[in-house]
Amino acid sequence: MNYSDKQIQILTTAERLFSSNGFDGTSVRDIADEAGVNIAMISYYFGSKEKLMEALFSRRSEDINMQIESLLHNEQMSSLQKMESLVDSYIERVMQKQQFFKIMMCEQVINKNPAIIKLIGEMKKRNIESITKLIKDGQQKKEFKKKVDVLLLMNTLIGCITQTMLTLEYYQEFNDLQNVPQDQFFEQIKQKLSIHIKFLFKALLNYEA
Amino acid sequence: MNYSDKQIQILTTAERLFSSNGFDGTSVRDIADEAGVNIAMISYYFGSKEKLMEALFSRRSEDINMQIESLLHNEQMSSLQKMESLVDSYIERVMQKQQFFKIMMCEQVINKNPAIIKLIGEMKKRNIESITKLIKDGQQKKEFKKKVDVLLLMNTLIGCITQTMLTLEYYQEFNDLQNVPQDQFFEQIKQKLSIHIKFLFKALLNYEA
Amino acid sequence: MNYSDKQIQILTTAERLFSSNGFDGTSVRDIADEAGVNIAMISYYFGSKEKLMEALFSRRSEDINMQIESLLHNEQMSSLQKMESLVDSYIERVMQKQQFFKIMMCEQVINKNPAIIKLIGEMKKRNIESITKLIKDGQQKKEFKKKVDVLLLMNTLIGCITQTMLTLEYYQEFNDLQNVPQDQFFEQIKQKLSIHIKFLFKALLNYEA
Amino acid sequence: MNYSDKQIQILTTAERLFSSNGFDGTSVRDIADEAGVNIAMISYYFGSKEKLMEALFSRRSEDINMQIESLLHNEQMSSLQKMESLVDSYIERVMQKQQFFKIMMCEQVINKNPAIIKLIGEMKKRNIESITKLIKDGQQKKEFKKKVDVLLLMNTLIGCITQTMLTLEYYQEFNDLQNVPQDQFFEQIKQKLSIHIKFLFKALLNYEA
DNA sequence: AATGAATGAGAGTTCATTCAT
DNA sequence: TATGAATGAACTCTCATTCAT
Repeated sequence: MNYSDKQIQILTTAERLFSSNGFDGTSVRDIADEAGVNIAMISYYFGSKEKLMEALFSRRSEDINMQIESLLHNEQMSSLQKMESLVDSYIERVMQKQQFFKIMMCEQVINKNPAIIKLIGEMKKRNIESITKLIKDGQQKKEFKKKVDVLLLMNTLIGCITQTMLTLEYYQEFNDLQNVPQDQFFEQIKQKLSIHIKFLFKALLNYEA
Repeated sequence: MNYSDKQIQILTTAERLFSSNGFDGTSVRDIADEAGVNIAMISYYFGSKEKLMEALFSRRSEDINMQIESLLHNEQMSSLQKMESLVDSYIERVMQKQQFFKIMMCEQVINKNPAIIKLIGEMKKRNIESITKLIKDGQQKKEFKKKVDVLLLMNTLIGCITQTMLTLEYYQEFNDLQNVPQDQFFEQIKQKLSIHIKFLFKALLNYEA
Repeated sequence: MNYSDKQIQILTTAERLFSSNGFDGTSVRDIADEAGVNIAMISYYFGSKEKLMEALFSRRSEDINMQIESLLHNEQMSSLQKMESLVDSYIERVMQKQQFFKIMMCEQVINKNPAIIKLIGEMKKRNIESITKLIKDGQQKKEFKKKVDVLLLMNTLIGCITQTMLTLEYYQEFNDLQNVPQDQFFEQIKQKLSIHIKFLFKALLNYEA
Repeated sequence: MNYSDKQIQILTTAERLFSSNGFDGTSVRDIADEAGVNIAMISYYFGSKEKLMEALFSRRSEDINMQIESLLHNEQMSSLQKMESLVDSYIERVMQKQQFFKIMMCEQVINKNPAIIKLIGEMKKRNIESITKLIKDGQQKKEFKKKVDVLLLMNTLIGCITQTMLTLEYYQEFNDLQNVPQDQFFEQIKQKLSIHIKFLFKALLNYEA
């Protein structure tokens, strides 16, 4: 999709508002006001509030899917390296697009818009396929142990990151990091998460129970 | 709080609808209709839609807090046993109260009602305190390793469980379990989760990186 | 009518609330709460909110009518004395029952409840008759001039008093009497009004234009 | 303020309904229905029912204040002439805007909307100032006597007119004028009032008690 | 292509009253 | 006689969307 500046302005504002007030808690009037456009523009450009949400989802999920593709085709890395690279990539994506991942999380719960459900399903399916393939490769190369539950592994990855994203404030407060600039804090938390999850993955992929 | 049958009927219906449509996506009319009560009863009993949500939260968080308390006072278990027991307890709670945990997840994102924010904060604080204490005990008894990041450990626990809860359908489909009765499927997934998370925790609490 | 303590409590509270919030701006719940009785009592005792208003009106207008009757039958006073006595009596009544007169003023404007309209009409008719008779007597005794517009005279009396009642705060502020105790301030204003209106009446009843 | 036709239609309807049913006794639905506009237009144009009332008040009080200003700057009249002109002007205004003055009277009693209270206060203050100035001028020119209570004079003016306005029906009935066309009746009553109040004012401003 | 005006539908809440006890 | 529980109706206001321009 090729969006005009105004359309991108709307999408960006919608993402921000949806992520902090929820879809039903955000009115198109709010979006239009904050985006500095006429209310009618939203229906005019996107058709409806729901379609706006779908456009927003399409835009982000395209981004995300492209990143995954490129990652796995790097032939020079070992399976574990690929997996670790995927972990970092995922951490990076979630932390960079926090707003979108918050929206996605809520949409997974609410589950009302079929188009969104479909998009999420496709993302998830593609994720599962990629990781399954990666793990099978690793198993063939004896890098990974035989029995790996791909879904639980994925849920551990995604759950741990999103849960951390949801509780960033607590982390900041608990570790007395309130005065650290946000950029720096984000870098710190990304590194912590990276080490933590890689450690978990090594256990899941190598150690026998 | 002592609620009448009708009040419980309202709370139960609200929990179901909030969990599947979100707070803003559920109208008090919907709740009243499905609960089979007059629409005015909701304001009459709870004061407002927001207060209804708060009542719902109070009720569940009381439940949950009580469960945690009782668990940690069992003196006959080792620290690891306690931790594992806590894991199972958490899995059980989330799977049993899926609706409530979905609501809580969305509320953590949306973050609008101060009373709810406070309740969630208190639950989280209590969780952190309990687990911190448990881990310190384990470290004193040399059962656990020195360096443990309590928050990341908690996020792993909670994130993994909730993420699994959110994707139960995918799990069912992926593992061809569509024909298994729901009860049985839930038991299976709880066991899988239990083993998985206990394995992770053993790694986190014992193995050096 | 013989009212029980509770009924009087309700009537008194209703008078206070109606006078400061208007009839439609006061809910029976407010009245019941402030009167310390069950909500259902109001319908139970008085039939409805409207009937309560009517009861309130009946009660006060009986009071007021009785006062007028007794006044005019005093045979020892001159016509002017009687008229001046009536002025003072009216000032006293309005200042003592400010709440009721405020309600009555609004009801005269709003004019919706037929029973109230009738009561007000009767009060007014009785007033007009009494004053007409008084003036005719005075004219026969050559105390008063020939041409007197009874209604304008009455409107001057009532209008001046009620307008003053409505603007007591301004009077207090304008004359720097904010620190005078209310009782004392009321006495002062009653005396001012008395002198003022008697002066006007003397002009209206004696001086030729 | 520049209002569109529809807005003026709403304001006019609201004025009529507020004056005959009171603010709380009038629903926005009633106004919208009778004004022939969609119910949502009222919030759309004025923000809320309260704001509509405020707009109505602002509009009328601007009118009224302008009239007063222009009056007092006529240098060719004597003080008494000015005062009499002011009396006529006031009678004219009240009789022409009966609905608004009824609303204002009730609002003075009910006293709930701060914006309205402020507007009324300002009108009153301006009135007092103008009349005070006028009287002082007259006193300097020896046209008026020394001791004049400005507030009681104003209350007599306003009270007498408004009380007459409130009881027009009685006046009509009492003087057997039911068959006189309304326009003609209004002219008659205005003349009566004019003579009556001017007579009172001459007494108040000239005769010693 | 873009928009201010306008709208029907539905939101949460409060209302006066009634009913079973 | 007295009342807590309950209710249908009506309230004000906001919603996403449409339409004429």
